[in-house]
Amino acid sequence: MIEDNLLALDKQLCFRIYSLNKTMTKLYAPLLKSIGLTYPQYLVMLVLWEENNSGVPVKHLTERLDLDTGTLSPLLKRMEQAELVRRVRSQSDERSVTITQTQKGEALREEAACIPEKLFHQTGMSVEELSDLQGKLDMLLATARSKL
Amino acid sequence: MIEDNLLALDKQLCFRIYSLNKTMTKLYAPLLKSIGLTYPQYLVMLVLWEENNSGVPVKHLTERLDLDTGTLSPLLKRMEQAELVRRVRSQSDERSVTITQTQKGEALREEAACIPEKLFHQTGMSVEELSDLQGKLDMLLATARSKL
DNA sequence: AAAATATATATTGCGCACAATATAATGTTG
DNA sequence: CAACATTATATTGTGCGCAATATATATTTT
Repeated sequence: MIEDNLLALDKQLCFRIYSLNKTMTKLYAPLLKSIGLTYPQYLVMLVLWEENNSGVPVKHLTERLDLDTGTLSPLLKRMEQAELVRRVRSQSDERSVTITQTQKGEALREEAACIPEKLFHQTGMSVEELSDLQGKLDMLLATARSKL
Repeated sequence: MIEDNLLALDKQLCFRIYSLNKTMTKLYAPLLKSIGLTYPQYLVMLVLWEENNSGVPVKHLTERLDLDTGTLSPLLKRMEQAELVRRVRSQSDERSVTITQTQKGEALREEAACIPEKLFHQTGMSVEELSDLQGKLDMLLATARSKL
């Protein structure tokens, strides 16, 4: 019969991921705006909240978030301006800059604690469905990264 | 036992989608660069190639791609500069601008024809797995949009 | 038909995201 | 130890992506 048009927009997996990413970010927006964060800034805080030790080097953030310094350098400066983090050059290695959260940053954690659950409800998915989807996306992500 | 930390980065569905979107776009980059397109520009061309009639209004592109004019206006001007599209104000409705592809734009279609298959191979997924994932993402996308 | 409303696009301003490049500090090697 | 290579971060330039606003045209209401 008729050969499918592989260039059709609706057949493209990547367009779905692209659209979904934008839509999910918009779902976060009002919640994050109320605590003064953008989505990428929220990701930085997630790392800092999770590793509540004596700060992490910028290098660690680039690896954890898969962002380069061209993105993170100005982003972290804005977060410093907002008094959410401190940036201190390491003494042991003067090339490295250590990012620590301020008290204000720590305090945000409690205000953000409700966000994951709110987002989960908005997906309309069960815990099992979510877990299954996460697994599939993880596999795809690993495969895609291996092709870079 | 121990309560799970819902703020953990690795538990976040949205972070996977965010990372996957960036990674997939990077997979496209070399292919698209060789034909002089960015990913969003490629999406515009997909719509024009698919609806190979007498052009589409900007409004149609905003709906099809879920992008606003703040994104599309300058993007379409760059594509006009690159001689991929023409922008002509409609005679019947002077508010509307019709976007048509140039010959150069049409010619790109053949060069882009191989891209979907190349990307598919890089996912490492079977047709069934792909179709299943697309369905799940479509459902999530529909649910998420309904909450906006 | 004049006034009010709605529609289609453009512009401004800001924050990513990343390639390419620069700079300074550290490590390594002959 | 001096030359070379590596590492960590910063900077520059370009292109999205979107909220907010502006502008011009069309439609509806009175």
